[in-house]
Amino acid sequence: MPELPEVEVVRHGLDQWVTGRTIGVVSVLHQRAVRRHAGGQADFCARLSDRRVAGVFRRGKYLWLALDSGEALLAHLGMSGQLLVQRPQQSPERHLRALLRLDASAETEVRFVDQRTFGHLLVDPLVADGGTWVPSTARHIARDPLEPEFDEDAVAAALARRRSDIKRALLDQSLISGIGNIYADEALWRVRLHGGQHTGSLCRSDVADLMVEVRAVMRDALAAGGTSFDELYVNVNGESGYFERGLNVYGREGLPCARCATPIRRSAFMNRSSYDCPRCQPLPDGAKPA
DNA sequence: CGGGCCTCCTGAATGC
DNA sequence: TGCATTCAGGAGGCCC
Repeated sequence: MPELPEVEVVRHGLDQWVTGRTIGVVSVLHQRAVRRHAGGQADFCARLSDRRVAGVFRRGKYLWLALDSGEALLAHLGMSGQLLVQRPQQSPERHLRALLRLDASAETEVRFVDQRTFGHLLVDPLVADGGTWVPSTARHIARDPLEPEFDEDAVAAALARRRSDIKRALLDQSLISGIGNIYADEALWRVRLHGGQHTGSLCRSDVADLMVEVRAVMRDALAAGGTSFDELYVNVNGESGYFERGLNVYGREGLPCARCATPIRRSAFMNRSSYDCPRCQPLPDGAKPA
């Protein structure tokens, strides 16, 4: 599942391969891939053709190609999306949803492959936001914890006001972006907090400690992901290196906690799963389980 | 309006 | 063996 580190690996790869190049023929092979583009498929293709790519940017789990038209190609990978740089003669992937030929020579193309079709592409104007530019559709997405502009004091204040629990808050992309179910559970384990703890009960130093671990787990994942891709292959691979070695709780129900050997617990949360160590991550008295 | 739940989707894994 | 059910989850939308 692509979260911030996986999306950053894709952003970096795309930046190297498409920045400075011009988009040629665009094909949409599955309507659902452009369902959030307001103008429909033909308009989507028209806004991309012959546009030069000025750079590739990211905020949280959203990434975009800034175009010389003042618009951006915005991408969200959803659950299973990939953006691949391929030679056109390579056979199409089973779940290929859209492709962009690059340059007149047409030696390279960007392919959007997405099995579960939760991901999407759209073209949108870039708008100013606090000294940087962001596609208007992604304006509501908060700064992520690896951005220099990330305001930890503001996030701590918002958490203090919020009437919710800490795991829900970590997953709210309008409060803090880039964190999904996997890294939420991993960061909470590292800082020994239970996801069900009320946001209002956290003191400022709890939040500081949590943010240290959020950044640490993301940087560890980024380091692992950054080593596993060859240069003509821009990938999102939820099952590669890091996920085998680096996860301490996610997907490890019944396996011993790396700190105390207590079996990791899985519990239902928001129609999905949470993983934690019952001993390392106690819920304070009076708090309800997530 | 804030908070939280439902829904979209496919394929692997599981159950009977 | 084969068909049906369950599970995975990002985030927009909707409801209270």
